[in-house]
Amino acid sequence: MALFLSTSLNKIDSKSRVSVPSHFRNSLANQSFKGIIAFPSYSNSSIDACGIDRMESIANSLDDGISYSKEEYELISLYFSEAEKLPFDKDGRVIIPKNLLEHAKIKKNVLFVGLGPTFQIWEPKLYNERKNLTIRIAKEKKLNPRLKPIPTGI
Amino acid sequence: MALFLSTSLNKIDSKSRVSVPSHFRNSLANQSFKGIIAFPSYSNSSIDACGIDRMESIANSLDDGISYSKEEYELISLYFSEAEKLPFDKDGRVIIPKNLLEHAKIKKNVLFVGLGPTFQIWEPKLYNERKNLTIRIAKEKKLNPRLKPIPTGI
DNA sequence: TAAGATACCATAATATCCCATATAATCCCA
DNA sequence: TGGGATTATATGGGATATTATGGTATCTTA
Repeated sequence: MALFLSTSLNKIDSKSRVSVPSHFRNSLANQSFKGIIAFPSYSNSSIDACGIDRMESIANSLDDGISYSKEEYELISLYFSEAEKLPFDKDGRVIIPKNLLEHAKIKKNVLFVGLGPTFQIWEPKLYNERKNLTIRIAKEKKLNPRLKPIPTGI
Repeated sequence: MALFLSTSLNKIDSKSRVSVPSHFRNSLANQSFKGIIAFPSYSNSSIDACGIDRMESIANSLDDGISYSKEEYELISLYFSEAEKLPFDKDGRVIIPKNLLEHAKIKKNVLFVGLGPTFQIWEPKLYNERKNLTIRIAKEKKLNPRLKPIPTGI
């Protein structure tokens, strides 16, 4: 499975092209579709993205009768209907569709944020606000900064 | 599981390169990614680091339906977004990103500190201050000097 | 044909590779 | 066991390759 880490700040040009960070491209290197899957986040002003293999395994889990609630099923259906396949050009750039740019309020700068199995694309200032909020809430609720014990042995 | 022990003092060069101590490299030798994962410590002016297998099992726990609240999930996402994959060059060096150097106030000298399943990277003087503080508090509180297993989680 | 999409080219900045050297660690054999 | 030989490690610098990003040209299709 691809593992997306770290954040990178890139620029979008007049043709709505933006370089996907090379370390993200490397994480996607051996997947069948050479590009990314992108769709509007339902909880943020951001673009959610991943590689095609993740969409395929979600599609398989739908077929395999994994038990989803009606609400979960409808949410997943929504993802599929709004997901866009964005192929890399020769230089590793993708063109971000206008509706996604509007959803994320992106103009000039683009922040790629690794989230492990997936990543997000943000307008930098909006991401910083969200990040500060996350830290504030974690402190208020005294969330343990340590991660939970890892189930399967390392 | 990798086991990091002892401390080593190394130098960082003008290209922000630093040798990872060879005994740390040996501990990481049979992992899929040849390098280290590094991120800013939330509790110190230091850099926390580990091997990729540790990040992969945390990523799996996100997908495996381990119960995280929305706030915990976002905090874990923050870990991923701030983690950097630093590959070894041919000589076993890594390039430490500028933001991590600033976070840890590192200029010229770099101290690698083994912590068992993980390790830390410190500015040497700051580490000494922290170490002396730890010893003083242990004496004041008369803590039992017998070692206990190190808790899992970062 | 016009407008959007795709391919192609150029370049500056940066990362990576490759080599050189000094020091430290290890080996090996008398 | 001693001490010379060999190997491994840490660190510096120059050459080369990659990346991000802008621009121009060609293609497509509505």
